Amino acid sequence: MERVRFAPSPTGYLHIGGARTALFNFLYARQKQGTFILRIEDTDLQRSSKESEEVIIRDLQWLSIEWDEGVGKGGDYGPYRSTERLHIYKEYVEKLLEEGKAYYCYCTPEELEQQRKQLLEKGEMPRYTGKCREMTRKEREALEARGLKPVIRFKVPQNQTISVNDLIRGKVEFDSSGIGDFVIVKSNGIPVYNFAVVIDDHLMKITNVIRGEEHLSNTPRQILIYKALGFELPKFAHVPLILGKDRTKMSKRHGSTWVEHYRDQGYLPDAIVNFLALLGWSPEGEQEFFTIEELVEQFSFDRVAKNPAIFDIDKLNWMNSHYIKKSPLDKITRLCVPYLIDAGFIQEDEVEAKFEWLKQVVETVRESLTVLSEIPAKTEIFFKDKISLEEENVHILKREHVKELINAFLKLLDETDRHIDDNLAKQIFKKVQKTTGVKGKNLYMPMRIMLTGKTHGPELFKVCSIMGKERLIKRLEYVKQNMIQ
RNA sequence: GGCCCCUUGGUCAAGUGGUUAAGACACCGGCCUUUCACGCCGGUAACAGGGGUUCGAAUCCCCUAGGGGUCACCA
Repeated sequence: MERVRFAPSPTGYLHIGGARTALFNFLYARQKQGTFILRIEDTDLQRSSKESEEVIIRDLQWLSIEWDEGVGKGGDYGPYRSTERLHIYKEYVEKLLEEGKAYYCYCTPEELEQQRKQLLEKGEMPRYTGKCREMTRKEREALEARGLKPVIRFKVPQNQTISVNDLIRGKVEFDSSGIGDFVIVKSNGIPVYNFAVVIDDHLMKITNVIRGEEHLSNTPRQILIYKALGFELPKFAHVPLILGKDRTKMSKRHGSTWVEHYRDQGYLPDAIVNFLALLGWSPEGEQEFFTIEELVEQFSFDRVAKNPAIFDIDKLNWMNSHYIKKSPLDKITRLCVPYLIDAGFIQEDEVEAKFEWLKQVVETVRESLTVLSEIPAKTEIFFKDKISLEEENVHILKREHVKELINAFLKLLDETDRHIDDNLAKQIFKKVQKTTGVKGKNLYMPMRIMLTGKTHGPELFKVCSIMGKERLIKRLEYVKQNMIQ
């Protein structure tokens, strides 16, 4: 039985790279019919927050990356939050201490900093020199009496070759001599991530550790702990990083690194999942669009790239607009509603009554959308009586025949008592053409500008049928009164 | 700086010793169209450099260069 996990620390929102890591874990678990676990690594008391944890959970759910076990779900290997597992870590720390594989260290941050500087001056690399390594009990008691709170360090065995067998990179070797005795328990008694993950992964029977490449360099430290404790090693798979435009690890500096941001902008979860899956992984065929089920079926570590990928917003945009065009109209309309409410175009309580009409509105503009949040700007004309006219178009309305067009339209509108649909709109335009003798661009452009204020937009007949007779008249009257003389 | 990873067009990428080096996004051009968008058709554009191995290297080996990651009482 394969068991994998996503173990974020709740110190920020769900990162786009984290989302992909979670996705790969999820895909692998589903494919192998294994278990996907969500565990929260909140050992950093200062930076961790409940709010952050909630957002991570919400966004994973939003993306349909569902876990089988862990926070919010329970399971037989809990608790699933590090801070609730402190008593568990303690047991293993004591074992290490007893066996002489770890020791207390009383060096203060100031001392460490000084030491660091000295080493740097001598041209050596900064690392812990092992000052407290062989401390006697008496010395410890003396320090303790002075009120010093120790950290616990792991005694790194020297001259050992540690090899990581990575599913994506193959065999990667490290020399333990390059690693100083590192802290496993902080002076506040809380273990450090590098130690806690090992205990957690072992106890939760994780079979495959799938995580970002930034953890590769820390893996030998963890392996040392696995060995010291006599634990069996899981398989490792380090997926390449997602880089920003400047080719450095995607971070706050790149602006939108949080899933939440994309959610707010109106990217569809399906599009994000599809896009993320293709960043670092590629299918065997030429298929571009995948449902999550197809991804589950086709995913494989063999086809995960070793090299980092740059986050390409253009491609995400393209993919998102594809999903907007291809998803059921009903669904897209529902998703657009919040943006329309936010813009003040419509009230929450009138949505149901106007839903069929809203669908028409959405249908006419969806092809031109990249993200859902663009919907108010694209549909403004259907919700407002007054138009804002783009300055560069004013001159078109000054032309001689424009007044004639308005009058002809108004007259025809006045004479119809039928509901205006696409067809009727077309007929009206034809009649206007006949009575005024104006046709082609000279007819459509001024009309478009008068009705929408812009030179581009959806098909005019559609615009008319969606606006309806009343609003059309208002609009034309307004233009007649204010825009032309 | 030590250690580790990586290197095919602007970007994502296929490719596992013999290919005209795919495909997609972006970009450019054309068609469609009352406008924009969509859609369709076409185009520009790549194996980081240098040595080997081989009849033959994008593919294997070495070196150089470049990029990234990591070396915390962060994760």
